[in-house]
Amino acid sequence: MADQKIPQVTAKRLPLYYRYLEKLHAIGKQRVSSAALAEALQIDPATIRRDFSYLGELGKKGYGYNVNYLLQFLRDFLRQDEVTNVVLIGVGNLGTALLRYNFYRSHNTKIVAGFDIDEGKIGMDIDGVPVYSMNRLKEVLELHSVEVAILTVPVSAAQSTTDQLVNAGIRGILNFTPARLNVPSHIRIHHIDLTVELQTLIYFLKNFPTNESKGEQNG
Amino acid sequence: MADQKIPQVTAKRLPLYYRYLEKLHAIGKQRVSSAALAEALQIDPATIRRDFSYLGELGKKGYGYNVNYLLQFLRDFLRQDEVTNVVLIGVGNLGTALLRYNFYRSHNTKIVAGFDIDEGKIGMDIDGVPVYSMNRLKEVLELHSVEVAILTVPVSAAQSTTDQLVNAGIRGILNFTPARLNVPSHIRIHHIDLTVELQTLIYFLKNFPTNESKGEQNG
DNA sequence: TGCCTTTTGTGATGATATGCACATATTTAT
DNA sequence: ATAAATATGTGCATATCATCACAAAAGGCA
Repeated sequence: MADQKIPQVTAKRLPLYYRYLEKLHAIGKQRVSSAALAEALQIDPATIRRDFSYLGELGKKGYGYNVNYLLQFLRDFLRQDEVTNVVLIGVGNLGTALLRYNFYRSHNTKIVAGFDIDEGKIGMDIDGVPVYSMNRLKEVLELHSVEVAILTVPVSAAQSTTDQLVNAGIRGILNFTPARLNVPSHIRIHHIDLTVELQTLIYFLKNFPTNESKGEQNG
Repeated sequence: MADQKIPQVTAKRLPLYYRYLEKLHAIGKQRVSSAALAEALQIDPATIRRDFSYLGELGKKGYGYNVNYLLQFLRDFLRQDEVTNVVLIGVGNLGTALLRYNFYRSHNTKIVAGFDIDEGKIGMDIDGVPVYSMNRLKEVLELHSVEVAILTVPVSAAQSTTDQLVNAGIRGILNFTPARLNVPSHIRIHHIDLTVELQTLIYFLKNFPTNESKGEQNG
């Protein structure tokens, strides 16, 4: 298995490929070329071929890629057949929206519980997801074998909540707060900083009115 | 002005610096070193110094950076005193959450209007933000000099909505849909793909249990 | 004052990612 | 069967970032 050393950027593009291949499969497409993928996904065809080449020789010269085969390969590689349970901490506006976002339907990632400290929210059921008190954190994580948390608490509570998560055995955090979280080195954190994304977009618009620098297409 | 060629990554870190300097200012700190910033923001001190060096020689050897001076400099550079008006298209769960997120209070970015095609939503007022019909798009954009839109429509409507935005004169789009939008080259798009972020985090957890590769800290 | 400490700004190097360009293999058409 | 068309996989050049390491400058203390 060529599993060993996929570049970070490639790992982030694989779900994109997967999603598009699903679409192709759905409409009955049998084959696809890197050029066609490139057109649809707005990624350079050479980059796409290189990405796939990390996983093995998945295509055939003069033909392209077999949609079914590639789809199945990526499904295995990305372990799309395993459901991954996650929890969400902080059932505010954004938290509630994400609970309702339903990652599950399309991506085998399931939010199995929400947590909050607001008594008024504890006990609620949001689109089938129960909201618990924080002191049931460890219990629920163990029950559902949860290793990943989505953090949507106010920034003031971010670090203390993170400490609780680490304590309860979490391994990955998707952090929507602007706080830079302090965690042991074995914990993985991905930040999504909505304000920074918006500010950066505005910065580039104001300073480079014409789009001369192609610029990355992701947060 | 050294305004010319700031690396993309630097531009994304500047708001982080700005935010932290505000905090330092608030607690009365007069000076700060790159090492201290590094500790707080979890960014290598050399990277921080290099970032600032793109803007000029803002520090003093043996002393560090003057908090007030640096804060003011960044405020000007990032034009934090100008309010930027933006609109949001698609007042669903996520859209509503973002409307309520209140970028304005802390970051001089103001969502002045929401748009939707749902008759039931048109005319609503969400935390002071009015929701309009899509056919008033151009009018409202012009009224408030809006150049940036946040796109939170269902993926099926993403491209057609984008076409309308482009037509109405928008220049930047913060795209929360998984669609790869097709736009003229002078339009700038930043993607925030929540599903990919979550999937990528999970991928790394499953495949690199120990955090041997430091990994980037942002979407 | 003079010396030691601190800390910047940056040259140099290394790491990571992109995309060109082409040899090579396969398909498709005649 | 043969030629033309297609499209992969990858060597290589280029671009972009991160970080080391250190000279130079300024602060701070005795």
